Amino acid sequence: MEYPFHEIEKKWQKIWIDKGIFNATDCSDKEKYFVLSMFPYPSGKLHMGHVSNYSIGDAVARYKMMEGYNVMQPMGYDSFGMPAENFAIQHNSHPRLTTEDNIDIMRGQFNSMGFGFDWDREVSTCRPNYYKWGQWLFKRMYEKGLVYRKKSFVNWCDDCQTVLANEQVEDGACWRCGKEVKQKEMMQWFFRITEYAEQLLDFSGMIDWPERVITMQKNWIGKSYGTEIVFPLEEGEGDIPVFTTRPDTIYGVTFMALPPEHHLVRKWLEEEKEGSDMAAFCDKVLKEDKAERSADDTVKEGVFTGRYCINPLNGDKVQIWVTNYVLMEYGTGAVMAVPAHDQRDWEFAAKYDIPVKIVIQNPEEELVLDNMTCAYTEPGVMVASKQFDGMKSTDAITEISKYIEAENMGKRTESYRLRDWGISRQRYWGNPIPIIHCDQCGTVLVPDEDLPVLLPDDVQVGKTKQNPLLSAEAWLNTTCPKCGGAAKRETDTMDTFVDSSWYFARYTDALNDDQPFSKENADYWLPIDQYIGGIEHACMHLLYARFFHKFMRDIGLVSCDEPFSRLLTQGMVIKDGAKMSKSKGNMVDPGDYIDRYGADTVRLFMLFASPPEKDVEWNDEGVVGAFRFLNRIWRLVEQNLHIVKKFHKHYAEDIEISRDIKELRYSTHFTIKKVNEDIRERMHFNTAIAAVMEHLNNVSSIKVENLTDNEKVIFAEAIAVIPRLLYPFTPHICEELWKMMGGTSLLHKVGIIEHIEKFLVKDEITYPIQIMGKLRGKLDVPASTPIEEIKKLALEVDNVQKHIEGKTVRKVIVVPNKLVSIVV
RNA sequence: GCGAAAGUGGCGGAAUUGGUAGACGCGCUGGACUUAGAAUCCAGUGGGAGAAAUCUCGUAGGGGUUCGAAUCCCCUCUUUCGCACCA
Repeated sequence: MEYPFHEIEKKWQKIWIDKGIFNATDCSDKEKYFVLSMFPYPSGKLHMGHVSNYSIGDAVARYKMMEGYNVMQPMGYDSFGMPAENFAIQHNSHPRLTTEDNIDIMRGQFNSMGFGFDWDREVSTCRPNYYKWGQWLFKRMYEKGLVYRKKSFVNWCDDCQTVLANEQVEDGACWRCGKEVKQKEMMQWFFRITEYAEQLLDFSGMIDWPERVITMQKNWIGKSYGTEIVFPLEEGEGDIPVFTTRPDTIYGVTFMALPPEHHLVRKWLEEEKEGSDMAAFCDKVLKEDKAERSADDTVKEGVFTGRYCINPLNGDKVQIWVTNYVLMEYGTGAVMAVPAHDQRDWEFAAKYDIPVKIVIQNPEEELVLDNMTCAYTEPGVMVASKQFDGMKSTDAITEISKYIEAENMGKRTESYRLRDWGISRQRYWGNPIPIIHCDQCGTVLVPDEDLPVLLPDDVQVGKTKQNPLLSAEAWLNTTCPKCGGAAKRETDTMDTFVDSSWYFARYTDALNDDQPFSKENADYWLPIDQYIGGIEHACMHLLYARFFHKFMRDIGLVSCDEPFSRLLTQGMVIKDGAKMSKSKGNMVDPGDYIDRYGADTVRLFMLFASPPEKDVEWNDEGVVGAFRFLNRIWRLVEQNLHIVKKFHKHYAEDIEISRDIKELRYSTHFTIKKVNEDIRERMHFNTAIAAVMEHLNNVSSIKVENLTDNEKVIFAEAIAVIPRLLYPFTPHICEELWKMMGGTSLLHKVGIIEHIEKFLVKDEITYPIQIMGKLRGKLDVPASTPIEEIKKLALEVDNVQKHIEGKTVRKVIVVPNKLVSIVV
């Protein structure tokens, strides 16, 4: 017989929601705990990744509820964006309709898993009451000078008809559709995230972030210290600033390398005839997409522009080349090339026969130009560098920089790999950018009182190749808020990462119609105590959200510096050794398993199979194992219900207790301690659950018939503890068992159970005995035995005698309560 | 190439600060119950030797520190993840 999980789960899910136990109280006197799991795209189908994520979050939330915190665990939907648009196209409907349908389905699925979400705070990014405040934040950013528009080369996907962030290009292909990405020059809206680069490098506000994620963000931001040096052009107006971390090599510059996107190159191209070598080369390179250009096997190529600039330090004429290996986005978008001391420049110079000049000598072994096979990039002694000759190159970095600054040829500076965040998307299903273009007044912000700029419904989704918003003429044509003349709306919508960069704050005051959220609520709830999400968000979402948070702090919306105190990056769900995905055909539908075994079983398996930060291998037999365990508990309680009801909550006198029962009591309190520690200190639910399983085995081995009344009290306690310990993992069955046992309040109110230390004191200890590190015997002694006595007794053990025969015992080490080690 | 994490039975994984390696679960083997199956219960389960007591090998490989190492140190290998023409 299986336990009636179906009825039980439905029953308790209804009770919890009816009683509103997951509804958090704003600004209460109680201490708050904010648990947040990454909100999903409402696909209409819960998948195992969700189940894993939210099972972890719910375990934390429920445990904190038991501890008496005012817990908020909200849920919402990241519902703008291409997947929702594509979903509607496939179903021949409108994304507004399909999205709301899918949200209803998913809310039902979450409830059927028993996740404790506060539905009063539900957020969906495509609803006007949410995206209104996204537009409002855009405006505040604009006013702060953090928004700008520039013409730039962008990754363009023909198939999706949209611009992609560099991060959204994977191996030269669109991360969503997999089609090849091209380069296109367009006007784009940008957020000046680089303004916050320095602050984003400060991780001191994180209480508990995985080192891995911090390292990834640091690398992503990629700060380096160097010097900006200005090379004037030989002819005509203008100069070329370069950024270098190696100013010590400045006297070895033999050419200047520019990317085809460089503004000087664009200018020279206009001056030249079509079909010149330079034009042909630039065309060719620009057609290749960025990822391909920066792939490590790409051959370095270039064309001489026929122009020169002047090395400001020695007046040398320096050839200017257009190349495919310089990145427009990094530094100043120009490289002073020093073939003798940079491998990339070396390769390029060798290919095009450009001179090489040694300016740093290897102190170990003299460099001779004709014998060199690669660049010398190590530090050394300065040569051919005028007044700096003889200096250590490491010192010359500072000295030359000082000289450059003194002579007004440049300045010391920092450079970041991080680039500004292009947020323009030429798509329909996104948050409209609140901008109006007026022929008279130029770019005008939509006034606050006109927000939100509603996304029009009557557009032809998916029919047109261009942005559908261009076809919504009634919406597109408007009047200028400044001059009242005819004007057009901005048709770009925002990247959905913008929506997800501040949703956490909206949860603190999700229904507020007057502001994004009140300061009072935000100050009470933020920062988030525990955030749980996948590692894939390490560099994008988590960095963007930190940027937004810091911006919101700067305009006085929030007080704390960081949004997420603790971060848990949970592992993926694996099946047959690969990540579950549609393309691999190894998807498992959680719904099937909820129907067959119940939500508690699915949750239990997810948490038991591995620690949360590691991948979970989905295993059908393992699920059955989890189910079996719950059934064993159910039977145990049913069979002994009369004892539990009669004896639980009585006090056991320490008399007439058999050894077995004493051990059972030890097991009870040991398990309580273990479960609490595993959850509080490491969030290792797998070992916490294993401890309860072990305890169940201990309880099961007790013969009930022979127990005295006093012993039955201890036996009843051993059973009654189980639902209280498992509640965060399998809440439904635990509530039911607790009620069966006579419990009158819900388990989160009953609270955490703490162990009693005196029951963990053993009066007899088993010492393993090692001789030269090898286990040779065991010794049972009363706990009070003095160390000298233990030493004596250990040497008398039969098997020990056998092994020390004929040898000299040099030393006997007794580690109290642990072991005895004998050195011979 | 740089950076990070990891490598333990047939499998997922335990071993929190150096102290009985393999908890717990799955799988497998044998048994009980049953007309039979399912379910359940009992026993066993790292390799090798042995009737057993017990011995021996064993945490990717090699070396070291220690009474004692999966754990600490050095070298090598492998895997995963992140970054990478970053000037």
